[in-house]
Amino acid sequence: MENTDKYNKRRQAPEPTLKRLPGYLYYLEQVREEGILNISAPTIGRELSCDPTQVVKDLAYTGIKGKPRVGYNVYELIHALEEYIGYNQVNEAFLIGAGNLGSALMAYQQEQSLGLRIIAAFDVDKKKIGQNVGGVHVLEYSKLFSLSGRLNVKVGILTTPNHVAQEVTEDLISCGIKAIWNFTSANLNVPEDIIVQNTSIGSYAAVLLRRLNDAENNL
Amino acid sequence: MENTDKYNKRRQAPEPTLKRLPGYLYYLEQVREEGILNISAPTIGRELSCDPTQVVKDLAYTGIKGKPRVGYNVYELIHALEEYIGYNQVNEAFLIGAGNLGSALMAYQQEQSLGLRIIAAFDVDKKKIGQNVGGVHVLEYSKLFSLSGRLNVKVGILTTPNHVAQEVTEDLISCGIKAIWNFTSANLNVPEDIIVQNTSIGSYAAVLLRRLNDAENNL
DNA sequence: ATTAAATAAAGAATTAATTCTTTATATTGT
DNA sequence: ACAATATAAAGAATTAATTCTTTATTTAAT
Repeated sequence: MENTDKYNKRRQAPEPTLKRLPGYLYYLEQVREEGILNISAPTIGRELSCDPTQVVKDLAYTGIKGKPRVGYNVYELIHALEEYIGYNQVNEAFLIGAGNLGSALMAYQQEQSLGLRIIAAFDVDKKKIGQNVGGVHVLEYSKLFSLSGRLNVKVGILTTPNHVAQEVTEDLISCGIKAIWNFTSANLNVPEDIIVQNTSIGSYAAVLLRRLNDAENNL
Repeated sequence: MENTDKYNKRRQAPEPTLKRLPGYLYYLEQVREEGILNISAPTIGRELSCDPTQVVKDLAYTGIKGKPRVGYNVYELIHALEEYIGYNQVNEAFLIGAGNLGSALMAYQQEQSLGLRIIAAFDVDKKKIGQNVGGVHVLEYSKLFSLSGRLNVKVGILTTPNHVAQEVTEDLISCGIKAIWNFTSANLNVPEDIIVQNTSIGSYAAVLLRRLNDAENNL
């Protein structure tokens, strides 16, 4: 069988590249504020301590063109990055589990744009229901089903306890959710067409702790 | 020059491996609660939807041995993972920036062990100073210097606004901090011997959003 | 005891990601 | 205009990570 990828001019960006894009964006916004109009990949690389050719390759995925001897137009580049990531379209999300982490995300989105607009949060805890966190109302969990019928929300943010993660995931999928941002430690079982983005804070802590240990022992 | 790595029996685990370890641990704790004594890599792989040989290779870094036809002893495996990651030693940490994310981390550590004990938080905001979040006292930022002199804290958690991240980083280093868990979008400039673990929530959102876009367009 | 089956462990092959090299091009200075 | 230079872009080489293959070992069944 033919591989269609070969014939698509622009291939899907690899995950490491996608993860770096918000970093470029943050830096470029600073650069723009300084009134700088053009910036080169070597300069970006120097500032962000990464390889300049990697910068070029990463930015190429957005479709933007740079000019030799000049670099990239800062405005165009910011716009291309926002467009490519999906920041300048409205990405509505439901959040399930209004605990510490969930509340932090709701409050967080007010200051730092994550490219998502959490339009409602759900919980089963009576004490949390009715609260307003970062402008987001916390609703009774069962309301998820009726509300999702009227809206067309594609992203679900999962900040529940681990033991209900799979159950909630299935509910979300039945409500038409296409992508799940999973902050639990549970391994979610989903159909092929559902996107799961696992974001376990604990994983990073583990890397940090082990590296610290390595440093203390080896070197 | 000789490469000493070749002569070290156990090499440093790669980052993808380290990130998977907490996932194994979480699953194994569930298995233990069910009273299961032994578990094989193929079973773990099936449950966690990953390759069984990868499971074997990941677990091998902890130094534990499995038996053919039987698998691993669940207790030993859990212990080895905790030991290897560094969970069963006290890893004290300072947290700088008691905003939404910082507060969430403080509250979070009470329930989910991240392997770190945040022993004090610091902020410059008068409204936050004096508060107690998740059992952690929020102190005036300048107290960081005197307190670090008496204690031997090696980990700093950075949840400040982006624009003060570099400045705070330098303060932390001058206080003897060896590893920084950076939740800001800033690129931290540090000496070689300082470990920086960047954990940008926004990076994950970017991956999720782009994948959702890919799914809507391509397929 | 002997054989069969499951599985860990070690190694090879593959794939993905990064870094290095070359080429082409646009800009600046002469 | 012409030469020199910086840089993007494309491609090659390298490195890292994953997946596949083989081997050896342990248990259970005959």
